[in-house]
Amino acid sequence: MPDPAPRVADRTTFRAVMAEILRRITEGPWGPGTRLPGEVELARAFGCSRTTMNRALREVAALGLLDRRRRAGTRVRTAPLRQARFAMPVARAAIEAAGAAYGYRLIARAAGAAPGWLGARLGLDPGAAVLQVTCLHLADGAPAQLEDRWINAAALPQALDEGFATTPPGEWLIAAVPYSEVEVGFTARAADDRAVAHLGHAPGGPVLVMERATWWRGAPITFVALAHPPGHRTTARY
Amino acid sequence: MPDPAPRVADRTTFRAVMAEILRRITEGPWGPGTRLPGEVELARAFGCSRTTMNRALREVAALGLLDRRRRAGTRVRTAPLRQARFAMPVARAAIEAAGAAYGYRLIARAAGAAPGWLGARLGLDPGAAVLQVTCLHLADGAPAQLEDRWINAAALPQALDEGFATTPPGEWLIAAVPYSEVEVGFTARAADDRAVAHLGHAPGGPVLVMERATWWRGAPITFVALAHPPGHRTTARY
DNA sequence: CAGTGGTCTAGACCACAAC
DNA sequence: TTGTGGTCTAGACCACTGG
Repeated sequence: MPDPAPRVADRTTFRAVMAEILRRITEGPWGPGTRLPGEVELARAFGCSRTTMNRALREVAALGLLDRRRRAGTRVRTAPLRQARFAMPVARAAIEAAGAAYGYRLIARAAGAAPGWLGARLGLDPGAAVLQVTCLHLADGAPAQLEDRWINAAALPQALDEGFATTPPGEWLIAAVPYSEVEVGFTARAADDRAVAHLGHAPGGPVLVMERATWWRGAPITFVALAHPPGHRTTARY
Repeated sequence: MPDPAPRVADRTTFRAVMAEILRRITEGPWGPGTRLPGEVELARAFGCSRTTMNRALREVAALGLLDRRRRAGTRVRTAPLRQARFAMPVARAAIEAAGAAYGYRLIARAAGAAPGWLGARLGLDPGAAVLQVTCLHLADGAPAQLEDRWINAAALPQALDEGFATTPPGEWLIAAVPYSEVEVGFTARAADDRAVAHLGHAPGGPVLVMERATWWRGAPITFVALAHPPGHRTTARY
């Protein structure tokens, strides 16, 4: 384990063990498919407790590089199970994190019946009462996201009393239903009139849309589609 | 803690503790902003060791619901730091996982100089030698992904000897460079001739494109753009 | 400067699954 | 059947940071 001069603690930390395990996987003798020695033996070899070795192996496995199974042992994945993590902040947080001033504009608000596709998507009864809100999130005055949102009125009747003139529905919802089950997806759509008017798309041009459906304890809460300006790219490193 | 009849172990498991913590956050007394008692006190209250309580709290924090800081204590996040995890499997795995037969077709392969945008994207020197491969992934014979890939020839000279007639470049790369650093993103583009010909898009129609750039130890390896058929949607739950 | 989380240790029992 | 990972415990020292 390469460890330069200013070594603070001499105890074998699980992070150091992890780093060495990663090194052995990427460079060292533990190529794809290798079966690693057991935890007990590894702990002895690394000079740490089995608990520490277990934690290190568990974290590396969480990165998707190891496959661990009882009795079968620990194996280096042939095809690493990589996964990208996209942070899903509220619009305001995302915009302010980029150093821009956040702006909000309500475009439309109406109560009505859920369209068929929405019912199918969320598991709503056909024609269920929903509140539909369209609004715009701005970064330094420039349109950043056009939001189309539907809120299940049966689950959140108090939403009908909200005007959403100054508070984005997303922020109101977070306060009303803090933690929910979410399904998120990306798709591409042709720009409609509103995308043209508010986001500056060419008519019919490609629009990146992020969609989120959320439930609380199995009950449908809300569905939102966020359209982005031309050329927008959502990225994540992993 | 609701626990039905066939209770196997009576020991307090960190999963049970976690479940109860989650329950208290979503339903119970620990609303957004609440400061939790310290680990020692919680462990006593739950009848488990501090180690177990620590593990439970750590995992809940990893879900993005708790904010933990030394001295400051553990706090329920006001705006949960939710993040979506997208699995990024190889095309073959994704298609076979959906129960379809995988098919592959090479469309073009050529060595040349890196275009300017690619150099900027990957950090390649302008005009660096790259191998460009275009291919199609099929699910039960139907086009599922149109792949445009560039491989840095300086980093992987042996790629120039590969024909990629039957082996998708992605699979070859996984074997050649098992674990790399990746940046992934989604964007929407207008359908070009190839998207029209191979994916059945209308000319200029919206195409969902997933892009991935990968490095190994800081050196650029490859860039790939995966175009999807009309109406495609990439989803993840969290 | 002191309270809180971060982490290590040694030992133990257990569940699962491959042999 | 039995080896391997999964997890709990009790105790301890430490690092960070908020007051």
